[in-house]
Amino acid sequence: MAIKESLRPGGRSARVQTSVHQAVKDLLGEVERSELTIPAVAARAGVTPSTIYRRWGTLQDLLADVAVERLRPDGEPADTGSARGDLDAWLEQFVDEMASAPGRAMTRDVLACTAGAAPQCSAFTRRQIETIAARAAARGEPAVDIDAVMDHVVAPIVYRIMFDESPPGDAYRRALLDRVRPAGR
Amino acid sequence: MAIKESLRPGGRSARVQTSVHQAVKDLLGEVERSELTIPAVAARAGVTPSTIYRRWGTLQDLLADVAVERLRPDGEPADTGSARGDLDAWLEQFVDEMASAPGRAMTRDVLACTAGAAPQCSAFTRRQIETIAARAAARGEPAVDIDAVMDHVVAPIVYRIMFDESPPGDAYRRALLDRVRPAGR
DNA sequence: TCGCTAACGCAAAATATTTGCTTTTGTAGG
DNA sequence: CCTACAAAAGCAAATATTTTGCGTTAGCGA
Repeated sequence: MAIKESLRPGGRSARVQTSVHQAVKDLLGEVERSELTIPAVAARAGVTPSTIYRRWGTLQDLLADVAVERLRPDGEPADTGSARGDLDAWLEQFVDEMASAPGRAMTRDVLACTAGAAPQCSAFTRRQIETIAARAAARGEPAVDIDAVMDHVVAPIVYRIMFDESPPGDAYRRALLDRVRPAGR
Repeated sequence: MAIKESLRPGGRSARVQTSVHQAVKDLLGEVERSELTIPAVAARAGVTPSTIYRRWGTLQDLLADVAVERLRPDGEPADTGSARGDLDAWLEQFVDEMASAPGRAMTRDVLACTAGAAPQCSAFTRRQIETIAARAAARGEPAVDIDAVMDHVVAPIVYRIMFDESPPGDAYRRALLDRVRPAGR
């Protein structure tokens, strides 16, 4: 079932959405994944299970909905004065978040959902890089190839995080960046 | 629950495993995903649901188990006479399989499983490339950088398939390959 | 062939999901 | 501000699923 986007924006609906999301976030940190059931979320949120079933359909879709919210960047990437510095700083934080156990779990939730959650997350990432690219252009630096960063920096890192056990280290991260944008530029 | 690896190798256990796997494959092509339940699989396979619950734990783990089997390559990559040709031919088939609706679904199933199914699939891919690399070495061609192929060819393709809607086209695929191994070499 | 025990079957109990109907409450229009 | 409408929530009964205890089957080694 697709996640409903256009529901009543204010009042009770909004309160239910908030309390259900909060309940999921709370329980994710308190109980095992196998105990994270819709009835449990409903009880914690103070709503009836049928409300969640009707609005989100399945636990997977609810988890994906929450994960997308949490993966949404809270602000712009830090401005370090150069494109390389911006990319380096942003990437370090990105890797830390994505490689952490909660980050991996959220990414799994997002991928498991068939209703367009993954493209949304990919778009978040791209937008951050676009911001960095725009800043570089404003400074008169050589253009940042956004697709190259997505394909040859972001993709290998995400692939390794999701398909291998070992998290990418600092050296690996810098090497990828060097490949699309030589150090110091 | 982890997928059990060491169970009695022959006889009834093996028959149950086979019929359950076959039932899953059949149903994947016949019914909607939401109707693909453990009781349905059990009925089709001619076993009781509790057998499946005890052996695989959850539907997700069962689906991942089946998906790993289906994603396992049936043979070695074709020998075209050159590393570039081998990579090109192998990659075309890889993209076709992974970008198809069943391929995407299987990959999702594999990623959703927490019990090491994803590294296994990644290893399948790497091994195919290793075979191509070994052949290239035997021919006296310049070395094939296996990590580079994984990071800069496989990863971007898989990332695009899983995180974007649009499947990677032929031109894109060749461009990635050109980047790690110039055309014709 | 015999004994041991892993794996299966069965059925009851516990949980989770769906569904029809009622009630509450945002929202738009007067 | 009030009223009518409909979306969303609550409630509870019906259904479906998952879990569990226990008896049975059948691989496997001696």
